Amino acid sequence: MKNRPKRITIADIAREAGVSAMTVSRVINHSRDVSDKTRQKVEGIIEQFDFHPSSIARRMTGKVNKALCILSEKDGLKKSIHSITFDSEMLRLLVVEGSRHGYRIVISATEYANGKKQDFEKLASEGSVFGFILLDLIDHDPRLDVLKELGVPVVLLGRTFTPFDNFYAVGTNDELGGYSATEYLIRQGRKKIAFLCFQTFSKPAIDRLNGYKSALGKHHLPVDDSLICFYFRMTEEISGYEGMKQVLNTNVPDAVFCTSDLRAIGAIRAIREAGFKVPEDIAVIGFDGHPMAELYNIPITTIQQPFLQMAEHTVDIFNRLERQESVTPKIVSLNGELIQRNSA
Amino acid sequence: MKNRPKRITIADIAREAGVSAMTVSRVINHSRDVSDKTRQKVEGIIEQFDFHPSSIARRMTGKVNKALCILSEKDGLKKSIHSITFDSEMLRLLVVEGSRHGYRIVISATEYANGKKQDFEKLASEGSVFGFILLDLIDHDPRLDVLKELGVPVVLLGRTFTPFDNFYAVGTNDELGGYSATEYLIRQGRKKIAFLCFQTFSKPAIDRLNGYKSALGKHHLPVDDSLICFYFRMTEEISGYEGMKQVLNTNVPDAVFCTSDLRAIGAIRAIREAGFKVPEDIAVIGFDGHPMAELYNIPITTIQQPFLQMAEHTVDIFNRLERQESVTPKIVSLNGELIQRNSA
DNA sequence: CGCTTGATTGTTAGCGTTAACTTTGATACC
DNA sequence: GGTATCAAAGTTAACGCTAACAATCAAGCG
Repeated sequence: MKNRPKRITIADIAREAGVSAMTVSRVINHSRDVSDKTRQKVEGIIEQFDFHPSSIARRMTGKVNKALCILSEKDGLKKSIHSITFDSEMLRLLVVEGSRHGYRIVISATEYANGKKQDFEKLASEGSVFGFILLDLIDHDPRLDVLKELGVPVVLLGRTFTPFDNFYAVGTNDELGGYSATEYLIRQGRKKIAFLCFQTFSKPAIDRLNGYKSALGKHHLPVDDSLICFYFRMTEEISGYEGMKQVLNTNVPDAVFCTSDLRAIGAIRAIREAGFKVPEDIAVIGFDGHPMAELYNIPITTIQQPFLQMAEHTVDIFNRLERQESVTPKIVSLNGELIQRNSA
Repeated sequence: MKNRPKRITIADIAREAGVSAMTVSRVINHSRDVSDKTRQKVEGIIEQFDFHPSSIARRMTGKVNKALCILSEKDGLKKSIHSITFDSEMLRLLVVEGSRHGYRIVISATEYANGKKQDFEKLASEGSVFGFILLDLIDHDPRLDVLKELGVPVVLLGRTFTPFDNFYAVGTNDELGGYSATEYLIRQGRKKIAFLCFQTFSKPAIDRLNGYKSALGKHHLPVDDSLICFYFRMTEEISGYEGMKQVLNTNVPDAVFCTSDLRAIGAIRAIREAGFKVPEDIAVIGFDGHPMAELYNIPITTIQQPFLQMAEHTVDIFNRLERQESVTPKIVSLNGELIQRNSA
């Protein structure tokens, strides 16, 4: 591009300060083996020259890179609009929180299809990133075994279980969320509450369903399987729409708990098409608390996931690991908050 | 974390193939100075050992990193929901397109507030990234001068001008888009078409306004300033809502052209609150073509920006630069497409 | 046949930093 | 005074790769 001015190196600083490069390195790394006088002088020169050590060179010597990789599944990105809700909000907060602690965020797309080594494996084995964050875990996710083998720290974001030793989890308390949402509807006097969900075997789905069931139980309402609807391999808004249509055909409820805001949007459309009013005839509650839920034509009542706290905890886990501190608990389960808007 | 198995290096491959490390390096870099026989042997060993050269080590010797940095403004991320529409869609496509060409995507948040050196400056001067992509350019953006000084290639995405030599631009033909949107409304017989916009001095805004005006002119309709509404420093949905309310108070139009889908959502809400029907009383057309626009309660008619093509062009620019090929034109202006849905 | 030529391969050094070891010098203790 | 002790600094080599130069070898030529 252009003749960039020669980079200022540790050697320049050393020369200027009249010490050896090693001493400068010690100052940079906050080693104790430097006298206060020397430290101050070196720090002064560093300041003066606006010197920043090359993270690449220090990586060469075995130091980890202050970078975290968010794995996104390439096809997933293509197919699901979910990335526009939960993921984009988390991503933005991770960037902000990460940068606050000096972490860069790298995004790597994985392709399951081909058998080639994935880029994230290179990132890990090169030491280009310190850890990984998974936002879009799927059933039997093939990435998990690879990440386990690599031995790098991994945070499953939005989950509350850890399959392996080097895994951590930060998520919303889904059972409590399911419980709160359902109880909220019950308190409104709703008796026939439908449950619209995604994959059967996803942990969040099961937990939310359990919360739903236990709320019904607590209030002596029957669990009616014809009101529980699972949809697979569909985008969320479609699953909400189709699921709701199916429920309306068999057994018209007076409320619906949708396990995501997008699903709620789909459900609302189906409800209106069938000639019912929201929330008068059928109340709808979502889950996620994405900014978009507020913008929808009927602003959606929802369980707000604590995105910011989740981002903070995630970054904090890596911070502790880097400092070799113990990380407990390995699973962080945060409480969501019910946001009352107009759909229920 | 764990005793990772010693990394396979170029030296291992060299030993195995019975050649020097340099020869392996030549093979990796597709140098011509290797006999076919040697090349094949070395490539075989590389394949067999699943060897991947360390991008960090090669960076040390002056090669650029195959990485692109998307700059996001930290406060911008906080304040604007825009990042959830245009940006998230672009981001996802950039990750996919980039990875297709071997580029990693790094996200760096900038903070204008503090005077400290920004992380992206380090990224550039270390050579950790090859180029930058700006999605969220603002008026008098302070990052531009820094990036100019650094001399790294920059693509302004969503714009169609280049302030400096090392800058490139990829965007939608905003004037044509504005024209098409407006003409579409005129063809429906609409006579009083309002224009809802963001910052006055943003190039896309001005271009879309010009397109709007020239469509009116072409069809012999007057340009009525009371129908043109600019809003500053507001989130888009609010600017759409407030702007529309203001217009409705002074001069009720029979159609509105909003310069983003989010603004259209805000406008629709204001229109309904005022007791009008969309699209019967007032037609609304947006701009962006974000997936969300389709989901909205009244699916929004919009000008679809060619996101995928934009991502492809962006990555292609860096690819050419890396190969020292000439990049012409420096400004790529792509045509948007009118997507007819229910709001107009 | 000795020498030039050019294709191919090897050698050396260096990118910027740090780990591990060594040196220096001052203090303390017998 | 001599020496153990320790803090504070310096030296060396290495991380994995490549640029620049050096070496090798076969073919071609007068």
